Amino acid sequence: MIQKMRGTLDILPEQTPAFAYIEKTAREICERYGYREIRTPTFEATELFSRGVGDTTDVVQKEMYTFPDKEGRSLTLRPEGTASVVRAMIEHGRCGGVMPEKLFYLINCFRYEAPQAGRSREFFQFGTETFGSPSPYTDATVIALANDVIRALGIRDVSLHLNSIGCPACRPNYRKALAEYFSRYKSELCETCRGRLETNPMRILDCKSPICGKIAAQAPKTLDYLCDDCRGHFETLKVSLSDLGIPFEIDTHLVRGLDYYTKTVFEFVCGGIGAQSTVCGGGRYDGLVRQLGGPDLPAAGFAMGITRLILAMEQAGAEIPQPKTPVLYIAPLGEEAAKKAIALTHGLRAAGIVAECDLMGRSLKSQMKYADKIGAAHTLILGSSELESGRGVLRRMADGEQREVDFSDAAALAKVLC
RNA sequence: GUGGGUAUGGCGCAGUUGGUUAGCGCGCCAGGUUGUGGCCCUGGAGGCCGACGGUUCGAGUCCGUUUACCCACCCCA
Repeated sequence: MIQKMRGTLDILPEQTPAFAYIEKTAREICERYGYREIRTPTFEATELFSRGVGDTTDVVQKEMYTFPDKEGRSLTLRPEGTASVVRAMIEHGRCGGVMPEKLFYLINCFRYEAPQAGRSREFFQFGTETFGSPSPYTDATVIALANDVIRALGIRDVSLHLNSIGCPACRPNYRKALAEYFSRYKSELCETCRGRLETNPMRILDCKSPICGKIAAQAPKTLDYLCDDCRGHFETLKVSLSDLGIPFEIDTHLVRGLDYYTKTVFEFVCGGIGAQSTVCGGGRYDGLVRQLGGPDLPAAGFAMGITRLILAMEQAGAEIPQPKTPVLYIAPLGEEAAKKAIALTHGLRAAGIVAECDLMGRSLKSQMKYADKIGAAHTLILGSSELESGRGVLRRMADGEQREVDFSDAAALAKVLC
């Protein structure tokens, strides 16, 4: 047997309603906030991600699905959504359009990682990007939107972690202070962190190794090194979130693994869904548009992992709407009746009724069992006498109550069933 | 890439110190008198016991290799 590729998902009919529900909820809330959907290609030029996400990030260095196409160009299956959206903004001249531009997307992404709970190689994201506004109120609005979606899905035990990692004006000072601090403990740091000392000392902050964590606990905090602009931005954001009634906690060790973030970074974390507990991650990325060849355009966004949302919903015992069950199941007896049943079912469907009839040639008993299994509200048996009279017995499955109905006119029967 | 765990009919599991036709629950299919479901009863279909190679008279059960899945590290959504 040929099996699906490692880390990919078959989403079966039992799981599909959860996905659909999340997508529907996300769409509705986005519309309420004035966001519009954008769809971008599944694969892009590799350079888009190496320049956009960052050359030194793990995502780019070891997790991308990269391959040459037939003409030797290097392509990559998108590992995230932001770079493509920014590329589309620039490519279609939208950076000079009406601002703010508010976009959302529902996409699949690909990262070559070892799968585990809450992580697969092909995964699904819901995300938003907001362009053109440097205001901290935009950050607050973006976070409020994410918060609304998470709440609407019935997810509990989530906490919002918030931090500011500064901007090109103030981050160098911080990095310097951090590098100085950590180099004092160089011999004690883990191997990867010793490397990070040179490349990206901020990443040492969220190293999970106990020793590094202990050292990091006393490390200089980004918040103490912010420039006036960044500090003011962060203060206003905090006040705004409080005004909106959105609780948060400052997490000075929150550093995102993608290079494009500036100022605000945040995560919604949910306990009890495994080691991959970040259900939503995002922040501001004021330099990215320019870095990808566009104008100086501030932006902010987030992405949520849909399968992680499902885990969180399950954990919270949130209800997931199920597909509609049939209002009527028609059980024909014999060939003539089967013909009539097909026609009648078709007529009912045309009238907007969820109706089904036998397609298996089953016995009456089996048909009744089947009607019960698929959750039909009523059944109608079609035998020879019914065919002649055009009248039959409608059985209500919940309590077995029966009454006679005229089924000669599908539209009329549909009214009775409503 | 690195650890640990698991691989037996569709799903969840048993399988004794290696030994006759590999079991159970759920599900599926069909019956339980003639045209009626959910409970109960009966019967049935369905497995080369992940793959490959060894040890042995004989292996689901022992040894080796490999693959897949799960969990964790790393990183992220």
